[in-house]
Amino acid sequence: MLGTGLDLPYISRMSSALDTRPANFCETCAVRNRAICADLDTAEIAALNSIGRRRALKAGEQLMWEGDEAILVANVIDGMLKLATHTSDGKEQILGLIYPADFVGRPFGETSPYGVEALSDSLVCVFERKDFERFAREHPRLEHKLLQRTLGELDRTRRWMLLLGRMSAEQKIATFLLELADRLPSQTQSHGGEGETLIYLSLSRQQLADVLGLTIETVSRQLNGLRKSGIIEIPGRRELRILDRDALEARAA
Amino acid sequence: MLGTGLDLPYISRMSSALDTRPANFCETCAVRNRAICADLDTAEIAALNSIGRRRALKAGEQLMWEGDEAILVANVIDGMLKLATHTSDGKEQILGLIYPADFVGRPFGETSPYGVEALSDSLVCVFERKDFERFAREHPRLEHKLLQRTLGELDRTRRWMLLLGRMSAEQKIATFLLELADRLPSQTQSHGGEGETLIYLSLSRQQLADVLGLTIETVSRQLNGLRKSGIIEIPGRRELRILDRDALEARAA
DNA sequence: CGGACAGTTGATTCATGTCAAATCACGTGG
DNA sequence: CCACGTGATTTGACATGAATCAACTGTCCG
Repeated sequence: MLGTGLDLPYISRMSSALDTRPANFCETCAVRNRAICADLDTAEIAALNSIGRRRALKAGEQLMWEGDEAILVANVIDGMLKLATHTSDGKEQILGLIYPADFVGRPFGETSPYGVEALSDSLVCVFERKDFERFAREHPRLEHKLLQRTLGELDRTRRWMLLLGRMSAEQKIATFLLELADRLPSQTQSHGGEGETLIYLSLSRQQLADVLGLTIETVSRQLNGLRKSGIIEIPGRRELRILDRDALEARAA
Repeated sequence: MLGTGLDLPYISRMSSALDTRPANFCETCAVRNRAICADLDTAEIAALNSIGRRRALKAGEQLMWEGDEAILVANVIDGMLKLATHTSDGKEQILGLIYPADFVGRPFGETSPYGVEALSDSLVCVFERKDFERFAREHPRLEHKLLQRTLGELDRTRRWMLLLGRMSAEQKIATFLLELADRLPSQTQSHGGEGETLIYLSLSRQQLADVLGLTIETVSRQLNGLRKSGIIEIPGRRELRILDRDALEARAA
């Protein structure tokens, strides 16, 4: 379908002549139909593909640093990342969690107002910011997608403000668990009447605390409170099963 | 520069065949060069002008309701508005303050995730959301501006998360006063060596509390604490003078 | 003059933070 | 396979900042 050129090897800007990377990564991309590149046509995809490259990140690896020049932007293909800032006295606040198909980075901006770090091993599709911006300006369809995604992100971020500003620790935890259950590809087994959901947590207790504006001790206590009430189960440090979704929703208020 | 019509009275779209609506309100618009319409050319401006109308809002008047269908979007020409949501138990959280040249509303969305209310008497330029969307899709330059503004708003919103999640009451108040001093057209008189800034507050104590995720009593105490420390002066309920900006910055941490 | 409402102030409570210690989970090397 | 060490998590005791509850004081406006 794609005519000439596409089967030629892609040469990355750094690589040697031996680099024989396949022409079009996007074709087989897991988020092809959900990311901002979704409604580009084949030729556009090819062009975009030629300015981007894939990059694997280990859990804990930093993709961008708070305050640094914003050089990159990226689409997340797989994994989970966090955006975070710090107060001057070193407390961290996680500003958002990034899931597959989400876009990260600050196009049309000089410096990155937050750091970006992989929470689990991840795969991203990165672009030089300048390249991406040029491409975006030439392709209004892409910019439109980006706008839509940004507007959605803004809505979600604002909802989080309500959580941070006005909810109790218990409400915060309950709300967050429900959001995780919705956004993660979590396993739901309906047995009996209730649907039980198993969540794999990519976040440590500390990171949970940093998302919710709490301390690690409070997170631990609230979680175990919910466990003792029979609302959740904690089979392992990084696993969590929702036993009674209704009760959890009630606590989310 | 735009010839005829500018001196004719404005007649809304509901009007009769006698409608001799002036071609271009935008020409004289106070935010002409700062709002998202800034870099449209004359013809585009005229087209945009034809689908928008001006509307004056009294302080306290609601422009959109939380959860309602998102029918309108608007540019703010003058005044100050708030975006707000509520918890199920009725506590309010202000999600953002809107200043002149800012854009409000949720294009490409079905319902408005927050309410919009004027804090002071305001003047806005409203569009039917559908009309605006159509126009935006046909004018990538406008969409680009909107994208830029949305990205900026997202950055600001995320900075607010740090305040809500991790700052003490005193830090919140100090940070907010500094932000007001920067964003408001406030009067600065440098006398002696220090620059003193007079801020007119469009917000009641309750609204201040709702921005910062505090209670009204805490706001009052913190404000009077700063006053007793000689950092600010409170000449009237709605006025506030920053006497010692450095000290305020220190408290904002 | 007399509400009525916004803001202040004080006393008290309570949720969450802080500090400290115990426990757990897991990888390493013997 | 097990003891050990290390870092993560839990648990407990206690401190404290901010919320809550309750007067009180302005101030504006009829």
